Amino acid sequence: MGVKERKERDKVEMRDKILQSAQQLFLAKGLDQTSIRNIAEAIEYSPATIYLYFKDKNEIIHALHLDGFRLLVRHFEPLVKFTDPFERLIEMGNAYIKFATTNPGVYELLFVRTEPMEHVSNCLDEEWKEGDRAFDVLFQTVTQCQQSGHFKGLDTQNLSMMIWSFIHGLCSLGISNHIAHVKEARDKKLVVDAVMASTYQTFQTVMERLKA
Amino acid sequence: MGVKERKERDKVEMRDKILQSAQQLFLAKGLDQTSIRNIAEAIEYSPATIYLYFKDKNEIIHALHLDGFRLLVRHFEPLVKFTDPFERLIEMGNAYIKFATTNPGVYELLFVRTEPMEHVSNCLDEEWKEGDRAFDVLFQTVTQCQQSGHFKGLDTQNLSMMIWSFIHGLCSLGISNHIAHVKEARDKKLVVDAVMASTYQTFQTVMERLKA
DNA sequence: CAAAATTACTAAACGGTGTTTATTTTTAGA
DNA sequence: TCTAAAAATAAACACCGTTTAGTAATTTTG
Repeated sequence: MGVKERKERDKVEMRDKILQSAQQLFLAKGLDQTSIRNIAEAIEYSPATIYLYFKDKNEIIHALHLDGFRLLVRHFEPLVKFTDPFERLIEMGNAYIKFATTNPGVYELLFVRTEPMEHVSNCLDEEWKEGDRAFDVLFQTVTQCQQSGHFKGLDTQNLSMMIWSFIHGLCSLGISNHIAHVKEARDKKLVVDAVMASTYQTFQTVMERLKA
Repeated sequence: MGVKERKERDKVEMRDKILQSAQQLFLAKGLDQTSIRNIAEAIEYSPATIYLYFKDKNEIIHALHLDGFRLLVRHFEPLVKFTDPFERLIEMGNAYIKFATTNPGVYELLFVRTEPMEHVSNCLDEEWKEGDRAFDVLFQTVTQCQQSGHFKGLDTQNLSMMIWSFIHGLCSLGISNHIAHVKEARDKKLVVDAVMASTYQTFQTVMERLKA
């Protein structure tokens, strides 16, 4: 009687199919241009069928959100090779910026859009594990920097939040095209990426000075 | 024959009426819940009439965008009373945070949403004056800090961008509810405002250390 | 094996969106 | 008063997320 088992397999298969198409559309055309109807057309089912596998659109968005976080965490994995915590901190920033600029749509989904946050609020706290893990990578690195004698007298949590705020601000301004309209960016005809790079360079210098 | 003049007055009056209603709805219910149809109903005209005064919805959004910038600049005006440039810099951050947290919808419109940016791209650069003015307030203050001997060896433009990135990152994470999901924020049951305040406090300490 | 019951699916509708077109109403000038 | 221009709109178009009621396929049961 493997019927029930096969049906369950079919069910998750369909779920994956929906999610896969949703992701494809999302990466190609952005979140706002990814509609339930588009997804349905892509998988050659009626729109109503989607609702047999997902409660609503936000549940789909949330699933993509989780995938995005996994992608981010994967960007952080190579950082273990940097034994010096300060160096790792700097490289973490570079990895974060690279993730954001090469996957702007995903970045927006993770850290700019509020839709996934609203969904998370209605879930068990359990669901936010991925987010915690990503922040923890930063927190642990800052902790190790302080154990090495850097950043004395600064609260680890606050300093981590400060660093995240800066990097996130830089990335979101870059992605949302706000940097392109700042005077100097126009005058000097620097592209957004260059402004981001030189700004991060200055941040790096500032952190260096805080070491002592 | 002041009929032509009166008609022109009527035209701008109608434009203002539309904009006023749009702003009211926008502040009350957010951008996404402010539809052309809502605005039309509020001014007791048909939706199609709106299009006799505005090319499309983005043109309305852009007008609100300009108003928002003026509001931000107004938040910066009291800062002239701080004669010490470093003190002014710190207070500027407080003013910015206050603006963002008390007008989250407006803040989102100015610095998170991309719709107004897209519209700005299709305009003369002239249109972005307000944005430049706001950034210039920061840039000039950083310049004066450096003239007072602070932040030696750091590029003014990059340092200004760094500061803006941090503050913007902090505000946007706060507004978008992402801070609320960071572990420590939950564990210690700190509200978002408290996390923002203590993070900014740490930033202030960091900037103090850079003075020398 | 046929009938009943369950499951999978979808057509159609509801109420919403931004925007356009054709039409009607209002206004102004001769 | 009649006509031409201007202003406003009704209705439609093409979308959107979502729900409901009903159909088609499949599985279980007698």
